[in-house]
Order: sequence, then structure tokens, then C-alpha cells
Amino acid sequence: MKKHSCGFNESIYRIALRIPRGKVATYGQLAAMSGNPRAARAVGAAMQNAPEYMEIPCHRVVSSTGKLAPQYAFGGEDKQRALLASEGVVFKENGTIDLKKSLWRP
DNA sequence: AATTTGACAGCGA
DNA sequence: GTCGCTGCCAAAT
Repeated sequence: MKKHSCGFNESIYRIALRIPRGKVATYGQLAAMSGNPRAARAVGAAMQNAPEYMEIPCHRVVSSTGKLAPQYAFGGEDKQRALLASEGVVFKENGTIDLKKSLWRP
């Protein structure tokens, strides 16, 4: 046994991996599931630190407003949008995610 | 050990 | 309906 990263991050990764394909979860939602409904920002930080070998679908994690991550996060919102759409996520005309239909429901 | 940053969320004008 | 500011948490430097 050894100390991996901090427990908080671990919880976030664990939940993020539970997000089914075709659905998306908000940072605040992951935060609430990990036990800190106010740690939405910490979730974002955790995602940024998320090791690639974990294969975390961070592209399925979006803001509560249905807005996607900034350009520097995935190489372009357009890219993330196409990827999510490819998985079955429903988007609105304005390019934001339709959380009404694609929000992950545990 | 302390300070600053950050891929947010919620409320108000 | 759009735009901006504040508040919260944890990690990294």
C-alpha cells in the first residue's frame, strides 16, 4: 500500500469513471458525489491533474451551464463537442450541452 | 509552512 | 437574455 494522490482527487477520478457514455456530469455534481458540493473548482483542478493512464473521460465533465471546457483544455471546445456528440450527448443550437437530456443521472 | 492559482457555481444588475 | 462579481475547496509552487 502506498499513498497515491490525495483522497479527494481519488474520489473524483472514481466518480468520473462511472460516467456512462452518452452522458455528462457537471463539476459541481462530481464534487457533491465526492462529499464536497462546494468543491467544483477542486474538481476541475483534479481533472487537470488526472493522469492519462487512468483514461478518465474528462471530456464528459462540463460546467453546470452546459458550457464546455476552455480551448486549452482539450485542444478546442469544438473538438470536445464533436467527441461528446459522437458518444450520443445531445447539444443545443447554441453549441452547449442539453443537460436536460444528457446530464448523467446516478 | 504560506500564498497563489484554477477545466466552477450561484446571484445580481 | 446577457455580462460580471463573489465565494468555496483543494492542489501545486
